[in-house]
Amino acid sequence: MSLQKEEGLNISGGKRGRITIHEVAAAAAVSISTASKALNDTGRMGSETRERVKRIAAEIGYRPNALARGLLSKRSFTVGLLTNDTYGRFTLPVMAGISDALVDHGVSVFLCAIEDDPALAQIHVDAMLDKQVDGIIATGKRLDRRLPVDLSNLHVPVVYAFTEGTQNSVTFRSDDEQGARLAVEWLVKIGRRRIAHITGPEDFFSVRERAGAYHEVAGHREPVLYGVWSESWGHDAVEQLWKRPGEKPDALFCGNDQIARGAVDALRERGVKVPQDVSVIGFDNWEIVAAQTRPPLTTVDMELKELGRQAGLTVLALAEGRPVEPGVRKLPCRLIVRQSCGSKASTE
Amino acid sequence: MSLQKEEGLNISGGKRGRITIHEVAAAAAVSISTASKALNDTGRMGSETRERVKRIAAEIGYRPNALARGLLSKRSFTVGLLTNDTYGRFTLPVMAGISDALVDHGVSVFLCAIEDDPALAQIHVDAMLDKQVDGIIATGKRLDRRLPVDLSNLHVPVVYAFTEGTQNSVTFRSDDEQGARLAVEWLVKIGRRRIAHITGPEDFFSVRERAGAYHEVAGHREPVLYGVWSESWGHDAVEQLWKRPGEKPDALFCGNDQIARGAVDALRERGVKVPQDVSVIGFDNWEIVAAQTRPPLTTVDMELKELGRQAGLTVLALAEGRPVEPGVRKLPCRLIVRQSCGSKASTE
DNA sequence: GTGACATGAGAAAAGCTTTTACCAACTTGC
DNA sequence: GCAAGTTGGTAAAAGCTTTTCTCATGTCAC
Repeated sequence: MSLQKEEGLNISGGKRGRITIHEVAAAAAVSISTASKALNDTGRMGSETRERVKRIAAEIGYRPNALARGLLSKRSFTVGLLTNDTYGRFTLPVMAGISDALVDHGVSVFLCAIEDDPALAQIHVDAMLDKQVDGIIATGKRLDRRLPVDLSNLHVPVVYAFTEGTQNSVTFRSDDEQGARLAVEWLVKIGRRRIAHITGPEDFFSVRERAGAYHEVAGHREPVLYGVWSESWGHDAVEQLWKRPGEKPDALFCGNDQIARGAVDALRERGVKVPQDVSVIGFDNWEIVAAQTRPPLTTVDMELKELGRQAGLTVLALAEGRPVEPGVRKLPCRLIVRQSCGSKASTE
Repeated sequence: MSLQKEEGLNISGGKRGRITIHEVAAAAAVSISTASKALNDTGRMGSETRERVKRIAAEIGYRPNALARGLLSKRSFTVGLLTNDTYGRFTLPVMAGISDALVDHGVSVFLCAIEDDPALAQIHVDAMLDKQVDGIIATGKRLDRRLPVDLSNLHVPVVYAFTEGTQNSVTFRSDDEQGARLAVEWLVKIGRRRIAHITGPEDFFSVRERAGAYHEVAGHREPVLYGVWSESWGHDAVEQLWKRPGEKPDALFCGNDQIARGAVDALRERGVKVPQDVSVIGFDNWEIVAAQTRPPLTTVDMELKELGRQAGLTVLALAEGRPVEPGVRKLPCRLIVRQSCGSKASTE
């Protein structure tokens, strides 16, 4: 036996294909326009008629065809999410936030993963435009890089989230400076004084921002170690720090959770106790890394879901013609306290 | 200054809104039907006319409105991907495969993350049906669980990928038995004899399948340790094994990469060398875990991207009315060799 | 009883594309 | 010279919904 589209019983029982407003009108013995107005709560008609049409529509399971509706209203109730973040580390929470914010408005999301491939990106953008998306949200894995496609002169609104936008666009990003301050202030608050900073490549804007905030709060007593975003770098950096003569740091502020994890592992191997001897704090709150580290990492969450939510609401506002101030919106980070720092009590 | 939809210069320069086939027809001084036939390579007309229309259409940047097209053709060139895997561990590769397979056919993908919430799932399904999706692909995080929504009597084709399907449906899944066999046979091949199996909860179908294959290949000399899908369980399991009196295993086949990572860490802490003393092999090839473990994990890849690709092509075939045999299709896994097992040479 | 007005409902157009049916002009064959 | 066929193109319908305009009926005031 083989499967074809039309197989299986047709619940709605109507003639082949979907059930349209024609069926509703016929079943209620009214005209199509009356049926439409009844269902949309527009126009004038007897409330008895309106209720009857609604009831019958519900009974026979009528659902309006969004294509036809979109053709007329110029709204497809669809937005596109363009991303070059293949791991989904950043895209997934952003996507969850967008979807969460828009599902109530009947908006669905096309996810288009372009892997830094301009041609692929263009294909996806064209496909989305053909499908009359109400707007596009561009997201990436880096605040200071553009997607490999120009979205600046589309005739649909574009919102940037966690990627660099264009002049006069709306961009949402995390406030890395504030996040870093949150982390370092926490370390200070629990009594740490010799706080080192192990982080990613210096050419990342967010790395420089975080390092700047670190210096502001912690001063310049300990060095900043720039490297790459990997566990092994965190591991190596600890080796470097502990091989140096003189006093060792009593806290590590790491540029992301992977680095933090590598650092924690290196400390354990050296017999340095976390958090008793050294507090370690990460960045990103990537659950799979942060929560599985022993001890689980205290870290900074960039609130990407909230970021996605706001990006979604903004693109919706623009699609509906509501005015939105252009500019870069920095969203605050949040400190997630787990066990890798100890607390004021436990370090005294 | 505030942004509204219509701002920015309109490149196409036409009157407000998109440029339609009317504009093409007018610019080429032909009727609309002629323009349509020219662009679609249908109907009869002079090749000179056809070329001229095509050229002009390209010049003024005409792109057909997919909504109007879909209204007529009953094809929206859109499919929905429904998932309850919030981490994206399984969904992302599947999504990448689907997108990869379908982008060439002009098909875009709605991603709908429902978090085991039946109401949310229903909302998303309804929204997709309203938008006339050509088909739905259901995917999850577990082979032996259903999504919390009934997709069996929709009038669009449904394909299941990495989640349990319904009677008479098409389901794609990884061949975990073959994957497990691949892993254990590799351990045997490099000379290991005392192979233990540390894995997840026994109520997972795939856990039982993998354990079955393990027993077939390795015999019953070493125990199977069932637990949970976490690093700490991998860690604890090694403790258990090494605390027992008698000979220790010389290889660990772990139910996933997280468990394997926990096991590797525990072995290192005990001073047991990986891979010299003990070979460790994981499952999943979750890069972020497997590649960052020290040493990087040899593991089994479930080829989820390929799975997604096939699911995408299948739902497309069904949407086009091509016949497809129902049933469960098991796709082979692939062994990814890194450094956690050593090789025949290095263990002799 | 009639002009003004409110009410309830339907006809038709619009939105954009594709497809079918058709028409006019031209060619061919005898 | 004319029936038959070919060629190049157009008009119109269909697909589904919403919106505007129109119409018929009933009510009210005077």
